[in-house]
Amino acid sequence: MRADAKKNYEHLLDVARTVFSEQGNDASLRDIARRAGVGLGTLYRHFPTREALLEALLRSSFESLAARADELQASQDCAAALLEWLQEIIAFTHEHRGVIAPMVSAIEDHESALHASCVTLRTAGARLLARAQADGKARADLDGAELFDLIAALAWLREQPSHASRADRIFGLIAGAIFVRQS
Amino acid sequence: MRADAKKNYEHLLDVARTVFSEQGNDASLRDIARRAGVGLGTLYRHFPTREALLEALLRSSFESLAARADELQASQDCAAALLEWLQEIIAFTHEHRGVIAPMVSAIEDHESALHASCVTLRTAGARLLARAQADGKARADLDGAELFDLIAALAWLREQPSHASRADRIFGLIAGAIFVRQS
DNA sequence: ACCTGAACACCGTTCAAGT
DNA sequence: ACCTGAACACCGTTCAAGT
Repeated sequence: MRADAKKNYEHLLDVARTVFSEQGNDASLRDIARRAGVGLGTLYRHFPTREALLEALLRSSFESLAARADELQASQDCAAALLEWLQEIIAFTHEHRGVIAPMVSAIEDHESALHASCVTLRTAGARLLARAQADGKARADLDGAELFDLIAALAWLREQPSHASRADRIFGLIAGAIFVRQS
Repeated sequence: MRADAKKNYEHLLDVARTVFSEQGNDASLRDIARRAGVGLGTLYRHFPTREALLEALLRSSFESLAARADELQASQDCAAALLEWLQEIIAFTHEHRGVIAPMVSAIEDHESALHASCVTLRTAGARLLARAQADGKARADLDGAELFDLIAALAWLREQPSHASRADRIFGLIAGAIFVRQS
């Protein structure tokens, strides 16, 4: 990549990060190009779709979350590990309002720029789930796709302002449904 | 209302019903006015906001769902009654793709045209829940607002095409979390 | 190679002018 | 009293023209 192109690319990412965090991940791409002081075509050249921009912006976060799952695999209490990871992934989507909808549509769309990242995340979750299941802590009749559904549902709810005061309770309720009742 | 105004009003509702069912509840209002053969200002005169149009379109459905809850109150098995009502409300939102987001934002926005309808629905659900709780069938630590959250989460998930194949299982999982485990 | 911004086809919303 | 549609301020996306 030419030096000026690289500079534009990095600067667009910086500005996009700011604008998305201010306005959510459905902010205007035109506005991002404008605030970056760059032609609209330049944004489209570097990021042909909104998903491509999101992917470039969030790739490292996705990788961190997947790495975090592997790290948690090592902990003794595998139920607590899964619960902790769920909490972290919901916190992440909450910091990136509007990101869960493109993630959910990307996970079965192999053409989406976000596809690989979402699959990585689902796989990481599935590993934590499998360990909790092997240990008899999590319901055996669940798979990674269903865990991803529950994450998506919780993430979407948390995007709703009217839900804020009940977020912790609903998290506990839905996350709790994953585990086997101890008696 | 003048006769011509009334005719436009009714015709707009008919066309909106068709367009929303074809394209979801975020379809273009311009398109609706166009297909109704009516000036754009006429649509705005009758329905000042998208919520006002949705409300006019869905009011009778909301009332039916609330009435259905009262009807189900009479059944013997109060847990089955709640479960059945949840299924019907999710089926309803599924038929009206895109309706759950405005409902969730309306429920704490007293200015929204959809506010009253959503509160009615939440109250109806809360009554079914209270009866199941009194009977020891549903968790005691739940209220109507939380039940509405669970409905919203399920409804949003069901709007996602990638979720379709797991809809029944996730419904069972989340709805199941409402009830007390029998052992 | 890369960048620019006009052009195109859309939105939602408002409001002066018409009947 | 009601209707119309132009006007305004936005979008996303493409692409000819420039450097």
